[in-house]
Amino acid sequence: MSDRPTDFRLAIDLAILTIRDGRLAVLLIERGKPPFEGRAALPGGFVRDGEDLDGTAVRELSEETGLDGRALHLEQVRTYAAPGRDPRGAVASVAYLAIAPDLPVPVAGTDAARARWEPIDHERLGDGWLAFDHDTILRDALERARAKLEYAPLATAFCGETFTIGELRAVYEAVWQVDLDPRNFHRKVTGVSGFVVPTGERRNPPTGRPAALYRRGDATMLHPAMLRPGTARR
Amino acid sequence: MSDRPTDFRLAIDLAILTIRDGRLAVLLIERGKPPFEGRAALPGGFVRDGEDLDGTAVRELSEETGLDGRALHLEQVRTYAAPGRDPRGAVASVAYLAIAPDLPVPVAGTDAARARWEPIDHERLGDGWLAFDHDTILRDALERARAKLEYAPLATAFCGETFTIGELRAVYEAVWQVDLDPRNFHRKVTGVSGFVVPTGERRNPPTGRPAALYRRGDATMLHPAMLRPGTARR
DNA sequence: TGACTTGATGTCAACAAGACGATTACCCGC
DNA sequence: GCGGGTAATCGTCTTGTTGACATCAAGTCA
Repeated sequence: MSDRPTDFRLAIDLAILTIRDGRLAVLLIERGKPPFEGRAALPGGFVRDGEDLDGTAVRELSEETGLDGRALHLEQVRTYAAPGRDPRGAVASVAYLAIAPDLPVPVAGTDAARARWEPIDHERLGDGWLAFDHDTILRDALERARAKLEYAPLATAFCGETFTIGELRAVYEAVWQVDLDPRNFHRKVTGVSGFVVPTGERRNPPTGRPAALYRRGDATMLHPAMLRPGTARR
Repeated sequence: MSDRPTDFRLAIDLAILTIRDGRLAVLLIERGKPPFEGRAALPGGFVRDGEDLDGTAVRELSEETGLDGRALHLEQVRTYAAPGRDPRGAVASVAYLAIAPDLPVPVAGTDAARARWEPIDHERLGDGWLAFDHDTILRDALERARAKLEYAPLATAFCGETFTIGELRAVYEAVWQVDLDPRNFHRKVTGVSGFVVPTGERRNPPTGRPAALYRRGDATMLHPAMLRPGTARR
């Protein structure tokens, strides 16, 4: 190990999550050039002169996927800089978690042609599913999302402007990979102050009773929290 | 803004917390050279060739304070890279949170002469107390510590090998800046499985009844969690 | 010995959570 | 139009957790 500081290229990588067909999906791109050509990877790119990290994340989100980062939930997760993590040399990567509603498809954009939603394959994740150390990055981002569903109104970021309690429950079930009791969930969500507010409208589902529509409330923290079940207490 | 990627120098900064005289304190150094010469700052330094971030954090912890990072709780918090945050140019900084028991004093080391424990001044924090953007970094690290006390056995990292329930309570009170009911706290802590285990020993305080000594348990998460009070529920 | 201080255990009421019964309001096919 | 299927919504019961607070225990000190 040298005694001198190293110069790094600084990149950001995006773990963009959504729910599609009731399953948790991540936006992946197919790498068009080496290293890892043809492999699936998280979208991302280098920080430019005069840009801050959030700015880079918003720009890459738009360039690579056509999504508008200012409308999405976007938060920094952590930074990866292990020697050798990028074959091109000293590249540090700042991971971001983004949450998007179920959009029809990655909107066409500059490089968006290579982008696609992919259901998260928990089997292959951690086993070389993605290029670089993106398995690790995605796993950490997922854990952040799972944890934050408990105490922040993050789940509404997966939904459209208005949503039903059932849709919100589907978010929790997809992200946590558990089944939740619809009745208890309904009681809990509507009991948390400022989480959701009824719009007065209703929506007719393909089957079953019409559901009341809700809009995201102004709470930034959930009280009481929506605790994950199964997190066994002895 | 240029279209090209920038090269960054990559640094880590350490927010090292402890409890002294029942108050939360942070380890600061006095800067010996520009920029911000003579000002108080968080200890830190540049990532070297072949080093990973955790390694840099451990090395700087030892060099600047004489503390052994492998024995302390140490975790990455987040990364700061806003343009202009460092007058020397493009420097990205990865913030780390470290938790230390109340050690007599920053042990003498290479640069440790300039290091000192300083009670956290919540008034001046955020108002240019520290050099660079270290006010922000410290604030974010503090918030991480506060939040993590709820669901992780982090509080024991502030204590020595063995500790009393009262000492543990003092940690929560200092970090959260609240008063806790000793009786309810005792019940809660001893009710969380794997948080603390009794050693069978007792310790005689300067005054009052002797307290049972405990050791950190093997839990990595707390169930049920030690929720912050005052986080009002309606 | 009694005053004082801190630790440890207990009680009670309010509240939150899991399990699950029952009712409501749509669609569909006959 | 009617019954079956499905999902939303409301209610009940039991158990566990929380906050407020009384009480007792076991040391030090004057």
